Amino acid sequence: MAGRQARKNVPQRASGPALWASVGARVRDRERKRDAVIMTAARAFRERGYHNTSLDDIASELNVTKPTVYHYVENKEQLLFECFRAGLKLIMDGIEEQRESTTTGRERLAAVITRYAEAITSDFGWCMVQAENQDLSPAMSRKVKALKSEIDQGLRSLIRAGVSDGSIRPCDEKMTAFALAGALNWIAHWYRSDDQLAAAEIAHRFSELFEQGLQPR
Amino acid sequence: MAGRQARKNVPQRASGPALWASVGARVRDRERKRDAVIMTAARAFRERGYHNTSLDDIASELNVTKPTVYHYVENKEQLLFECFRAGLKLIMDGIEEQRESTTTGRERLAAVITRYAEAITSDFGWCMVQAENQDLSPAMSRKVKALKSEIDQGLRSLIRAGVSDGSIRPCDEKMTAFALAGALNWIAHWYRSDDQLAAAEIAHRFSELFEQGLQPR
DNA sequence: GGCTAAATATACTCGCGGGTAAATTAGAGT
DNA sequence: ACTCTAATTTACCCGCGAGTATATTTAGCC
Repeated sequence: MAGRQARKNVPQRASGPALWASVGARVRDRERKRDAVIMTAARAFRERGYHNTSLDDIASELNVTKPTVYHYVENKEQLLFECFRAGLKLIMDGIEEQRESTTTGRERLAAVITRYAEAITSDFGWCMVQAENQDLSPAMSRKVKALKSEIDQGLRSLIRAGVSDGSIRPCDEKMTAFALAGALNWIAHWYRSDDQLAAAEIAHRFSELFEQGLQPR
Repeated sequence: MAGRQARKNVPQRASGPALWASVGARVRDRERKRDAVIMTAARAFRERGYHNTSLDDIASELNVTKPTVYHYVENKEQLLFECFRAGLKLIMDGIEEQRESTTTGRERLAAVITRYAEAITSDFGWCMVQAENQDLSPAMSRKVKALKSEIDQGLRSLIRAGVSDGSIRPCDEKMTAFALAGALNWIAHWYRSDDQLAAAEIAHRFSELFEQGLQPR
């Protein structure tokens, strides 16, 4: 009962719209709370790991009790899945964003790398990387795998595009995508938010490395 | 089921039944049995994940009961640590091996990459990558971190060596090591032993990618 | 054949944590 | 004022799995 923050201030309109406004407000409120649950879970998972985070932990961080959490999300696995999905979206958005771009494949790839790195350094990004199959039921595991492969496909098609416009030299598209994704995903393992190195800076150096290679030119 | 090639010192041939199957055939070699416990654990961890593997599981795969497992290893965390350590050793051996080599830094790096990839595709390699801090007590976590950083240091010094002998162009040594380790460690996430692609082949393509870069020369 | 120590098994404890049933409160609509 | 629903809580259940106390078997030895 104590410090729940933020009592909503519902716009009290008169007449017709009023009903919709308030219903709408309630729906929005619910969504906001659900989001808060998911965000809190993501942070907790990242800080202590999925298996070391109990739903009681998450609830108490929200100043709430466990059944309340269950009111917003079916179960723990689903909660992880939502975090995963949010992380995935961050990355996919970055990829989509480059779909309309008219620059070279290599340049688009560099832009995606930047967004990718930014995503990975977030709590959701961590969840997206770590949501390993081990933690999920077979059904969910399949879903996650399918979604993850969208990223892979996105990277590969960028590479293909670069090869055909001549900005990337012909290469094993699959291995290149794996190496890139690996280097980027791995950021989640070592990055600390208090790190002096910003995500964009990391991305920049990665891009340079992957573009130029180690051998002197 | 063991197509895996053996590296020195490291226990090969995981197998449970054979050692214990028939009472009469029991070998009384404590070390061997302990190794079998560790190898079986490593395989189980890799297949189902650390948290989804109970000590009863491991015991029964060995045709043995839980207390027997405890007779060879202090507790579950220690078991994971042993697996981690075995994986780490595979990699460190690869690095040590190049210490005496007289070739260029870049060539030595390529050799290390090959051994690294081979290590990572093994059960122990998987454990070494996945033994995330989340799963360990603070004390053990520190130990793991310290040991892992040896790999990082090894990679960095190889890179430094390459830069000073001119076989690698000047670069951000830290980020390069991170990118490399990331790409390599990530193999554990996607590699399936029935994969047509051998570890050495993966390593070869990675080396080429990192050496040449994506930009056409 | 009997002694000892190591190896293994039987049969537990116990707490944590996911999940739930049922009661309670808040709040909008009438 | 009354109702009906959504939101939240209190107070549980229950199974799993780490870890253990204790008994039993085995192997080596004299």
